[in-house]
Amino acid sequence: MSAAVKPVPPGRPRGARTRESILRAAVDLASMEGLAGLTIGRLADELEMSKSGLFAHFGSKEELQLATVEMARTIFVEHVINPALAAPKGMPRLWALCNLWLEHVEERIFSGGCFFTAASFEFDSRPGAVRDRIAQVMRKWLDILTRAAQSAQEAGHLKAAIDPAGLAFEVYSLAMGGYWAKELFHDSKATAQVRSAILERIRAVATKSCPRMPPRR
Amino acid sequence: MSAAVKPVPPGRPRGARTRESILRAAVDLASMEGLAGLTIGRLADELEMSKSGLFAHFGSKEELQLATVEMARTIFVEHVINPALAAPKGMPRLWALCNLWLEHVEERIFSGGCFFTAASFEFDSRPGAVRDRIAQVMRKWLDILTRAAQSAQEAGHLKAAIDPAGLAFEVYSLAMGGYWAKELFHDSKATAQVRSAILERIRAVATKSCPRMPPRR
DNA sequence: ATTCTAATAGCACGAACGTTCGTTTATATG
DNA sequence: CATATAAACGAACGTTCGTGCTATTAGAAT
Repeated sequence: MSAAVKPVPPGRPRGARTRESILRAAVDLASMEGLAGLTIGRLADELEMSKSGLFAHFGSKEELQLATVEMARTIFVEHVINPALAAPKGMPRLWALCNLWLEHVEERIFSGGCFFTAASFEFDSRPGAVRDRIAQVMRKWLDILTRAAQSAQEAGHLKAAIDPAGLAFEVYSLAMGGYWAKELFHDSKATAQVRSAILERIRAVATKSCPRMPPRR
Repeated sequence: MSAAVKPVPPGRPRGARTRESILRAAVDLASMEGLAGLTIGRLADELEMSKSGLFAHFGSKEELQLATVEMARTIFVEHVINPALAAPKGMPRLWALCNLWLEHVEERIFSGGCFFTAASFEFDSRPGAVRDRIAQVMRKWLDILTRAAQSAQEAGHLKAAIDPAGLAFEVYSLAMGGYWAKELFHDSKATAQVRSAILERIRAVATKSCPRMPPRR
């Protein structure tokens, strides 16, 4: 275990590079041991640097947690949101969002599964800036799903009787359930099963003019 | 805050009563601050008793956590499982299980929402006895839902093409999603909305001979 | 090569952590 | 009433927590 500060490719001020290394490790640790359980000493050990040296980058634990959330968000955008924007608007994009979300869980982009789902449940009863930011990011994520469903409706892919926000919520609930089962029961088939369930649900509310959506894996 | 050891009705050895008081407080605290974040000193403060006196009841923190899980399970059985067994077998019972699960979240039977859902996500990457027990309890809960769906199929309430385990998983995922949204977004309508979503899903897979299921609230 | 500044380390702090120990206070038994 | 047992306490252990303060280093600029 424990690989000294990863030499993030140079090009920027030295401090910024270390900071990024710290945050990448923080996201990883937090996704496994929880964002609240994340400890400065533990993190410093992992990076083979001093507690005080690490601490100086953030000034307080809450700032470290907030910065960790931002880094997690960046990673999430990079691995899920942006690739999904490559899919054509409408239903295919909604499907791509679900599919890529499941893939990011399967491929353990975050070592502990899904950073934000875990953080949501950890902080939902802990008032403060961290909680607020997590809620904000999740709200945005649901909005993105909802907008995809709305586009699908405008494009005539989605039956007019269906509520886009409701559909977004339902598919994401299924995805979370798959993550839950996979991690808790060590059930490697769980995500594949919810992939089918989501696809089935989407097909049930799709019109005939909805383009065919291949299961990406 | 902080009410001295609640005088759990007498009739049993003194120690057992204190132990129960401790565990009821522990479940409450853990459902808000997390089962891992649960602290002996904090818990002792809440109960206005000494750390050492409290500690003596369990011998180790892990034992305290395990005992807390058992207490949470007892409360869950009392408020969700047992009342649901009053519903007739088959689809009505599956619906009662979902409905009562949502009610136990709405009525904050656990101050922090749903003890087991939160604990699941908290411990899924933390090997050990606590994790194993949580997984066991959750497996059992899914089995109960699945058996209800099977009974529904045998009674002819559920279409033969539907996989009972899959249906059980889907409705519980929706329920968890409702809990997630309610707590994270402070959205008091969330559970009512998933109640409808679940009912709709159930109706979509029910046969014509399935008894009518009134929304319980 | 020297200077300046930003980044890191070292050390110390008070508080809280889980845990142990010896003692005191209740309760139940003779 | 005396005594045995169970339950709770108070103090202290060694460790780790988050956070300061000061010194030392390393990279960039001159």
